Amino acid sequence: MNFPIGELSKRTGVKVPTIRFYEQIGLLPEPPRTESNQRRYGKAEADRLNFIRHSRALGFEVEDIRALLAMTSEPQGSCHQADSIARSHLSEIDRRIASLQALKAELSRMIDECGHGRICDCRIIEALADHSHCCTEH
Amino acid sequence: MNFPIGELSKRTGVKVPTIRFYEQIGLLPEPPRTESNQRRYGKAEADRLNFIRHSRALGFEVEDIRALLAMTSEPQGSCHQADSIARSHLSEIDRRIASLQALKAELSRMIDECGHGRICDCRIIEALADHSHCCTEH
DNA sequence: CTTGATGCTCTAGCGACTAGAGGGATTAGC
DNA sequence: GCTAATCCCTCTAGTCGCTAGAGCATCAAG
Repeated sequence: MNFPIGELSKRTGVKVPTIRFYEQIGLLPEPPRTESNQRRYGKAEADRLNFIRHSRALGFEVEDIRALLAMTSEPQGSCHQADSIARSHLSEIDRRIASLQALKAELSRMIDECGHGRICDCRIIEALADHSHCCTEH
Repeated sequence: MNFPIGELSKRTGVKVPTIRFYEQIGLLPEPPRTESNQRRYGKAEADRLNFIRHSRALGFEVEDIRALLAMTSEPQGSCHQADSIARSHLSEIDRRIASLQALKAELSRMIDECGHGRICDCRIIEALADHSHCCTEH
């Protein structure tokens, strides 16, 4: 219940330098220190760090996480803002998926057309050189 | 046929500072300069820059582009390497799409379950706090 | 008491740009 | 010919979310 940073790292799967980095940018509060200046953590910090880790894994940006964490400290407030952060993140993900799928289509087409011959005949190189050959927007 | 950097920028859609940046990292050769030290470009540079721009738009990294550009200067060589760069990029895109789709599923589920009430009842906050509620890997 | 792991702070690097400061050059209109 | 707006130059620093490394102090086990 009063463990050092390496133990917090093991419990959460977040690397030690990353924990210190999160403290530096204010995602984690400054923990108490031992007499010899070492950080000591408890369960609350581990929970908070797990929240951060999971949010990052789901692709939320640090500023979003900051807002989400702020909400957890006002448990009687409305969850409207959390909903809105999550929704806008979801639509961002949708946009990224759509854009990657367009890239994938274009790339696949280029690769399929490649005759595996010489560079001067290569459709990949040619397609890269001339955007007007493309079917989708990018 | 001998135009300044702003004109090159207009022709290619690449911003002026980005063009200078590409020169700095060696993607574009150092162009000749006027007496007053201004860069002057021709069609060859515009073609090369369009190639770079299109490759970036398709998500290729600078190092890949460097390799692809090197091939264009050996037009009799095999296009095997171009094919291999494109294929590995495609599989990277596939991985990213898959990962984003997993995130999307998880996020959608969280949002659907949110009752729009108080934070202390919010499924979004709860799900972020506890990874074990998740269905997919991330 | 030694040794190896762990802890600390601080700085710099990644990728691919972007922004801004502070100056010189060019060009269009009067 | 003059002026003002626009363009161009170099250089430095910032973006995001870490990660790596230097150089040193401390801790736990044998």
